[in-house]
Amino acid sequence: MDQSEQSAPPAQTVPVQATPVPKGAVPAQKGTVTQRAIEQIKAMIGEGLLEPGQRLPTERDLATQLGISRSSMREAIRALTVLGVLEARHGSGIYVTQLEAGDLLETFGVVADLSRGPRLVELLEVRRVLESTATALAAARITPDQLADVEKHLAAMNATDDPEEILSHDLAFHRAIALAAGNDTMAAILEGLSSRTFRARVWRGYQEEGAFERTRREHARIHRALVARDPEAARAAAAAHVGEVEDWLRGQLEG
Amino acid sequence: MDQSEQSAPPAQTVPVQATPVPKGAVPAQKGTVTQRAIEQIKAMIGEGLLEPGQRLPTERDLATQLGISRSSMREAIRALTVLGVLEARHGSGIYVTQLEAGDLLETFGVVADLSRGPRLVELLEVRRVLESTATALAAARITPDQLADVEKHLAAMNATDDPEEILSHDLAFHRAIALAAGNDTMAAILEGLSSRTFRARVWRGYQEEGAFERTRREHARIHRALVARDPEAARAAAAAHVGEVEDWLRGQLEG
DNA sequence: CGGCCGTAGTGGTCGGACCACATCTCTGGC
DNA sequence: GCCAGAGATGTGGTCCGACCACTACGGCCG
Repeated sequence: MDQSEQSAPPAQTVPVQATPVPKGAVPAQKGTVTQRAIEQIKAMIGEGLLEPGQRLPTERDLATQLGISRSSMREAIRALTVLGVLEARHGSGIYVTQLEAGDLLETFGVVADLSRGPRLVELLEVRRVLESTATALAAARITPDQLADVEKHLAAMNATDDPEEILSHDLAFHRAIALAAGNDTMAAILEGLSSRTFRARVWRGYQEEGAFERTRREHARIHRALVARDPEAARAAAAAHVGEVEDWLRGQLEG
Repeated sequence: MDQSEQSAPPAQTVPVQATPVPKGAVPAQKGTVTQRAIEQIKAMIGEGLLEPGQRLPTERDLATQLGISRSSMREAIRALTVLGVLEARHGSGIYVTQLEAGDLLETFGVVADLSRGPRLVELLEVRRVLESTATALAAARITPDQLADVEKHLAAMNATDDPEEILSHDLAFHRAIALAAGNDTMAAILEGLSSRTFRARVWRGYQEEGAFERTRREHARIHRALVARDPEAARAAAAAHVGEVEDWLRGQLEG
């Protein structure tokens, strides 16, 4: 193709340069073509040229506009898709996501899934900090409806012995609290830090040591603090709750 | 449709594909081919089949192994590349990153860059929580060397009036503190929350209101707390520091 | 009028070709 | 004998064109 801009030795051929790049002055060839396309689309969104939910031109058109091949453009789109910025609907088109916390922070789960060893402890440390804050905020702001939701999962968790179901309601319990805290971004991060595979990996060993009962007690304490609308008690209870797992895991790593 | 005539090969309708994968036990056709490839590679890493730093087979081989085209495989690789899981070196090969916090949390900056309005406040709220904790931890753990590094940036920041340079050292100041806290994951998240474009966007307006002097005072207070090895003071100072910006931004949004 | 169905348009996949870069190998001069 | 340079090899990067799978729209028929 015409991407052979600096052909030095065999200085002929040169079929049709054409170069659809009007802006002379330093083409600024930085990084790969695909990388540039990613940045450009991101910039378009950043500058407000592309609104959330809006549909983009077709892959073919986009590729033409940026002067690259469809293949490269597809890679760029794929990249932005996994980042939660774009959404491709087969047969329909490519759309900008709502760019909400949940969309963009979904990739956070990957971190949790691929981390192991010491980093798991670090992640739990981050979770402890955020979870305790979120629980404290929830204690101050939670509405009756939201509290009912929390209690629903608390009850369901205590009503079964199936580990899988317990884990499921455990996650929902904390998720409901995080949502009640009123900071969607924080909730989304916590969601990632509690991703299913992450919890499952740690939980497997943790609950083998009869931690069920303790978990229930800790959850009950968190719940009491929410009912009492006592942020400080809620913060302490949540911190202790996560701290328990944290300590256990830390002990596991040391042997 | 854009393509009309066929190449006129007689016998057709017979899928020349033949699918190199025997239809043995349920192909499990979930999602797109590329998406599956992404999951499979992720799983390989998760299961330890691929160690950090290790080199992967070539794109062509990988594509063959998973029974997909090179194009699709490339999209999968590109996706994992932007997620910080893989690293492609032109002419050399594809490698698994060290899977360190910095590698995986780089995408966090995208969130900050693409967020606006109320979500910016939420992000600052998260930053306040983490930054104050990190600063408190640093007060208890910082080494003389690390403290010297912090002081270097503090001095450099006070020695200039160039906004660009101030911002630069401001970031480095907080980065050094976060590193001293001893939790790389937390530091990486804070790094993302303070990404250059994010700070620049908020800073632009903030420092127009003569916030320079206040910022310097707040930094000095944080520094004093570090020197005094007083975690509680450090926590308070950091929280107040971020809180200032947070309040200002909140006020901006309300009009 | 409404549901069915065809069709145009879109993303998804494929295969092949070539280019740019990194690395190793082999050569030839010193 | 040694090492620099030229070449060969292999890898990711880019491009093209064809075709498949799905969706959405609109006209046709009952």
